[in-house]
Amino acid sequence: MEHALFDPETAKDRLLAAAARLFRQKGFAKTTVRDLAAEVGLQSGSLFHHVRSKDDILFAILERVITGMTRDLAAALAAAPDLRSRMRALIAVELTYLHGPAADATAVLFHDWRALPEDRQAQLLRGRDAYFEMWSAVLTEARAEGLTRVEPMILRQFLHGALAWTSFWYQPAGEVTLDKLIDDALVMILR
Amino acid sequence: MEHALFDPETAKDRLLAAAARLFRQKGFAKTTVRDLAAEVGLQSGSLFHHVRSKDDILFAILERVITGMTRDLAAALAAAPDLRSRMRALIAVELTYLHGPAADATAVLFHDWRALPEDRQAQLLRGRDAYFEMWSAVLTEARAEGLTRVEPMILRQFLHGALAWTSFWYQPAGEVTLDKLIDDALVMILR
DNA sequence: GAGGCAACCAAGCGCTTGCTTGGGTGAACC
DNA sequence: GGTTCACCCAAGCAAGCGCTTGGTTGCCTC
Repeated sequence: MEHALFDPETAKDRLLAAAARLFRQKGFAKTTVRDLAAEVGLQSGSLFHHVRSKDDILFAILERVITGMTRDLAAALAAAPDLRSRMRALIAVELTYLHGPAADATAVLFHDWRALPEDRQAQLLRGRDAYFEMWSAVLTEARAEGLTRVEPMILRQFLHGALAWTSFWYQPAGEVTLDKLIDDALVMILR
Repeated sequence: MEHALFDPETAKDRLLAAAARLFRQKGFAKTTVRDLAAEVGLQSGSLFHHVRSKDDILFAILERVITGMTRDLAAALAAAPDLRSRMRALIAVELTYLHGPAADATAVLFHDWRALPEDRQAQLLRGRDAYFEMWSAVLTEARAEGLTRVEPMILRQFLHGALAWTSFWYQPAGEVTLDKLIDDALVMILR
């Protein structure tokens, strides 16, 4: 279900993975190309043999997260037997990305996407349309069936914010399992 | 109930208000001291007559938001007649700060606090303790009374994330009133 | 009306930033 | 075995950054 976003076999992907890690730790602005180069064992100038600009690195990371999440959510929804399972899938995919192997890249998507120039922000947003469309469809059905009480558009934003925020406080190694966290989020929005 | 965070009579407060506006628009890192100076009609060097450093500006803004929110929430809780009103107060204070006159400064607090050096981050976090303590007390009571189903600590984080995220999508001038938004958030967490 | 001081300007310093340049090296290919 | 090409280094450039400096202005005070 969940493929790794970066292939450790290729040099460029190793660069992207390291960049995601640093961007998450220090933020995009505070991470210099010299930091990145040191992390992968290169001179700072050598990065630009693999990549056109620092912005390009950020963009490539975010693009992979978006396409990955969209693909995985579509698969999870198709495999879900009933409505409640589909609602759980919305939450599970997002939290799995936020706290699984793709945690660094996903956190960067949620908290540093404003660092991109505006035209590239718009490009990414277009890529997210399909993803949010799936959310809206499930939540609209859920309200029609009486499973939730809040308007789908508003509930989608509330829930998305609640899940995104977990990257600031939730620790996968702690007491609360990821499964429990998913269930708690589901319980919160069910009437 | 809600005092203005910045006094337009004093030059320093006008600087802070303008800074909050720019920081929110472009982010702290992308806002230069020359941008700030132009916004208030000064030369860039003249800013440092009012302020020790660019970091100081950010810190001063965030500090005011924190003390203001803590004060207003305490007052709102004291005035609330019952438990449900206290729960609504938690949400109302946060959304009012996020979308009222203090919207710029509050958005900066929620989305750019990581731009500060770590020791000053810690200083701010200590200032937030009292605020979150009030949240925990209300949500713990709510669960004991059977009004909610999720553990107080987890629910607090979920709700805080959901509300913080509204600054990315909610438009106070649009169809949905702030009162309805508050009610929707309350409905979401009530069983 | 002299002294003091808050507020500001004009100029620029020192540093860091993202990125470029010219050249070197080893493996692959014909 | 000569050529090509992906990959990388060493060095540094141009621009933008936060911030400092020395000096001017005008108001307030006694």
